[in-house]
Amino acid sequence: MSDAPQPALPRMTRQRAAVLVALESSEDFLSAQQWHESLRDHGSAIGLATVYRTLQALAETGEVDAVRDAAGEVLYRRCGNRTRHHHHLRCRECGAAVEIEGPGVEEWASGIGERYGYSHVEHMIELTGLCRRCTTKEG
Amino acid sequence: MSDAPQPALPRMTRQRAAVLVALESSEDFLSAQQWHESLRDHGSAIGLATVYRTLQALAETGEVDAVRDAAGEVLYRRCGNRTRHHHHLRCRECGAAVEIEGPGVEEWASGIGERYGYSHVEHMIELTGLCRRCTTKEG
DNA sequence: CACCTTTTTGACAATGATTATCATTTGCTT
DNA sequence: AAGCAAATGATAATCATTGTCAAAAAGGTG
Ligand SMILES: [Zn+2]
Ligand SMILES: [Zn+2]
Ligand SMILES: [Zn+2]
Ligand SMILES: [Zn+2]
Repeated sequence: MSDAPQPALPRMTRQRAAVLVALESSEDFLSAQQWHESLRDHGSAIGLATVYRTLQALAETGEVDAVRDAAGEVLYRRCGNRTRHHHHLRCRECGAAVEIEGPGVEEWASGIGERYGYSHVEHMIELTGLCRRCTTKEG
Repeated sequence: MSDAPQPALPRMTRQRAAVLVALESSEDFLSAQQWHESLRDHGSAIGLATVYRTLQALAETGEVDAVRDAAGEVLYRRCGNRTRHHHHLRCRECGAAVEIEGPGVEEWASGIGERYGYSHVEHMIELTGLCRRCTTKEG
């Protein structure tokens, strides 16, 4: 019984299983196109549109986290903490990321909303930097 | 002496002056295309590419703030506080926004970097909600 | 002002990530 | 096995943003 992760999608297909396996294999944030390339490189025949659709569906169910890089492209990676709301500290160079929880920021964010009379306040917080490895390689 | 704001660009042109005036006329975050439309509507003959270039140049000098909305489009508005680093609380409906300073968040963000061994850490924090007016209109 | 050099403009084409189409295939239930 | 709804994928379409480049304008100089 090779453990194929449980999806949150109506039907399991060869393609979806492949995406789920791929997601398990890396801790990095990659774009839909990069995931597609990776899947192809590892022998999975799968269409680009399917990769886009699957990642988006998984993002909606919370199985994967989606962020936007500086260029505006959307990056995905499996979520390592679906129980609590969190943010990320991602490496601009290689995509490696860690999930961070900040009770303080959450309170700060919601507090700001009330102060200015805004309702339904949401926040978008993403930290980027160079991970230890990439810091060593570069300057 | 109609006060035309001082640019941070090599040469002052009719188009740039028009963009600067337009920026002064609204507190809302609008996309390059929306600014272009607004300029045209107010009688300024100006090319779309020029609006893009001008807003980008102004964003680099810090004269305008640029953020990305949920759809990934870039929105601009004149910066009301060029002296200090800040973030925004923007209305998802109409673009109205206020600038917010948070010494607390800044420290939190930089602290996270050290904790996980990331260097050159940068942060992206944007709050969105519904302003008082839009909250009244909608639900 | 007339001239010169550099920057800017803008109509238009090109880019590129993402989305829409839609005929074909497939998962799953009966 | 049959039937139906969901999923796939090759392809075209979308659309914000960027690139091109000849023509126009800015600013300095004498
Ligand atoms: Zn997560
Ligand atoms: Zn790295
Ligand atoms: Zn500002
Ligand atoms: Zn509003």
